[in-house]
Amino acid sequence: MNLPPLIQAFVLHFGEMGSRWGINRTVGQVYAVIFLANRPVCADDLVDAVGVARSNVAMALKELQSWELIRLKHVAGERRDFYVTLDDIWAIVRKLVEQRKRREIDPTLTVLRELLMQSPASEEERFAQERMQEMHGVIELLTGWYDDIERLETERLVQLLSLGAKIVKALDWKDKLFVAKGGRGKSKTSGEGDAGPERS
Amino acid sequence: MNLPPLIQAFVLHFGEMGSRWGINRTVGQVYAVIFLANRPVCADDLVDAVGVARSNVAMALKELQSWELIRLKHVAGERRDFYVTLDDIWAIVRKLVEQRKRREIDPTLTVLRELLMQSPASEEERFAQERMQEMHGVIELLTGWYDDIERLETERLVQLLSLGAKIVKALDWKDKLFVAKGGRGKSKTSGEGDAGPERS
DNA sequence: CTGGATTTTCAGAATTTTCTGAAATAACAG
DNA sequence: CTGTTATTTCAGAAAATTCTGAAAATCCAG
Repeated sequence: MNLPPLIQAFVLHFGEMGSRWGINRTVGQVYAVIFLANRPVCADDLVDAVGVARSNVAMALKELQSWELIRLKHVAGERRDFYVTLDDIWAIVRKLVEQRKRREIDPTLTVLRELLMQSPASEEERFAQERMQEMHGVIELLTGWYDDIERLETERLVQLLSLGAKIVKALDWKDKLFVAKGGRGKSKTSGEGDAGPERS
Repeated sequence: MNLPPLIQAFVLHFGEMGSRWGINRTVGQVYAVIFLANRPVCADDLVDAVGVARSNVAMALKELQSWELIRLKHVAGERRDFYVTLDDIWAIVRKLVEQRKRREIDPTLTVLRELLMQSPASEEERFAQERMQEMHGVIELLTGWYDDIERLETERLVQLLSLGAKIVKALDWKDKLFVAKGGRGKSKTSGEGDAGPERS
């Protein structure tokens, strides 16, 4: 491994975290190098920077492309493939959430829907299905909320995040003017419902 | 493995997903069994249900306790240890987010803070540090937002999630009455700032 | 104490994942 | 075409993780 100390420290950390994040060490390190580079990076650079076999770098690049976290970027006068990360940090966050949702949540949602269609054959199964229903409801609520939020432009998103829990104060305050008219949640207070169709 | 078909299907799915979720198959299956059970579950039950060695069950239980996803629950007239999951599904979600944040984000935040203290020794390092700064900023914003949100009671949280992006409409609308008075984010519009102290 | 029931620990086996080096394939300039 | 450069594939090696069975430790009733 052949990198300036500051960069190397970050790259090594990403390697260590890799397994916790569901990628492997090499994938983590390769991503870190590309993320920190101020120019497109090619496989040779990565072999040099990370110090693993070229074939391993190739695998890592394939994996990162399957996550859509890196893109090919051709460099003038070069035959080799060069890569860059998504330019905007918020685009990266959105992609990460999207992909992890796809890999870690969607399959379970599918299974839950299947199993909730079946009729329980015993009290034991009936109770189990009740639990599955709870889980399904929570996942639907959370992913539905995110589907809504992800469509916001970044500026708006940052605004919302900056507000934090103050948003609730805002809601309180609104409730004082517009008395509850119902909504899609279970609670008795909600928005006035003029901002688009209900979710499924 | 010895379970009713509906339950078995769910348990097997949790086992398969385990590796994507950063736990192993047995831990996933053991959790699923306890989650779906309508009574506290002991190690013997789990050996029977999941069909792995008792020692493996013991490891899985330890792991799940380290996540604080299961609790010991003594059963009248039994010497053996029985376990239950957190009762409320929202408590489970909160715990999951808390733990994954602790394991997957906090270590990186620490490293970022360390590396951002150092002075870059080259243009390459200066640029890298800029990227680290972006990453640090995003993580702080997201985790700060969550710290705020997690304090809400569940009813309020569900209300907020149900609103989805409508919340933004509400903000728009508020802005029309109260012209921007600043806030903690970068954006020019924010809450009225009467909901507690600013975050660091 | 003692003895049985239960849980925990841990060394090594089994399995899975990651990594390598070599060969195959592809891309392209001349 | 042909030769060179670059990328991909893949079988097996290496490493890491998971799992087991046996032994040790713990717990508790009598």
